[in-house]
Amino acid sequence: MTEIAERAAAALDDPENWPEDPKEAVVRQRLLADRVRTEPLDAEGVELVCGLDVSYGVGDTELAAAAVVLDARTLEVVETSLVTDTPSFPYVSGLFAFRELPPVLKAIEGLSLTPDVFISDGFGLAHPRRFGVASHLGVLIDARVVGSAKSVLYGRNTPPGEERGSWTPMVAGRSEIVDDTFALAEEGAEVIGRTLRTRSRTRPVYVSVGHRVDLEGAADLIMRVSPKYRIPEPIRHADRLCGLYRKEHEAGGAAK
DNA sequence: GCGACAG
DNA sequence: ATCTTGTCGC
Repeated sequence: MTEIAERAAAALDDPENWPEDPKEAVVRQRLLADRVRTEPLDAEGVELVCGLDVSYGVGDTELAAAAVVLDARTLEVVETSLVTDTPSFPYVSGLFAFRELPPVLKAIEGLSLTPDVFISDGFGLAHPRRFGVASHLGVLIDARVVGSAKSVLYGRNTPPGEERGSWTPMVAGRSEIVDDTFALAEEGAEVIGRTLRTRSRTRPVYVSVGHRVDLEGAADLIMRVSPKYRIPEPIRHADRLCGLYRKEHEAGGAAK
C-alpha cells in the first residue's frame, strides 16, 4: 500500500472527519482551513496526474467514485480505481466534501501508483470559507490537489476572451474590478481562482488552488491536460468511468 | 429582505 | 448530479 493510500484510509477511519450535520461540518471546515498550503507547482514537470469524479444513482441511494491516473505527457490512462458507496451526508452547496470525499478516498485507496497531483471536480480556495473539496482532500491526505469546477460558487467573475488560453481572475470581497481591466483587482482584492478558457468559444472552467500548488501552476496544468476539450482529460476519464460503472450496476441490480 | 447556491 | 432527441458546428 502506498503512503497516499494509507493516509486516505486513515482519513476515512477518523470519525472526527465525518460530522453528522451541516452545522458541525462548517465548524470542521473552519478548523481545517488553516492547514491549506500554497507552494509552486511546475506543471511541465508533472508526470502522473489523477482525475477524480463522482456520479449519482437514482433516489440518492448510491453513488460511484472514480480515480483515474494518466501519464501527463501522453494523456494515456495508466491506472483506474472504482468504488460504489452510499451517500451519508446530504448535498449542501459549500459542504460538498462531506458527501463526496468518503467514496473518493476509497477510490484513492485502491491506487497502486502515486500521482504527482490530483485534479478534483470542484473548488479549492474559491469557496466561502476558502475550503472547497479540492483543499479538503489535499489536507486530509497531504497531497497536491488542483480544483477544476464547471460553474461558479463564490466570488466575482469576468468572462475571459473567447480564445483558448484566455483567463480572468476570480476575486473575493470588495474589488475595484471593472470589465476586463483586472489589474486593479490584483492589488486590492483577494484573487481566489481563475476563470479559464480551455477551449475556444466554449464555456470556461474555474480553476483554484486546492492544496500544495499555486494558482499559476494549477492553471498551467489544467491547460496542459485539456488540449482538446473543455473538461480536463483526467476528469473526463473519471467522469465517464464512474458514470458507466454506475449504469451497469443499476441495470444488473434493480430488477423491477 | 432579496438573490445565489461546486456536484 | 440526473432526466433526455435532435441538431448546429468544426
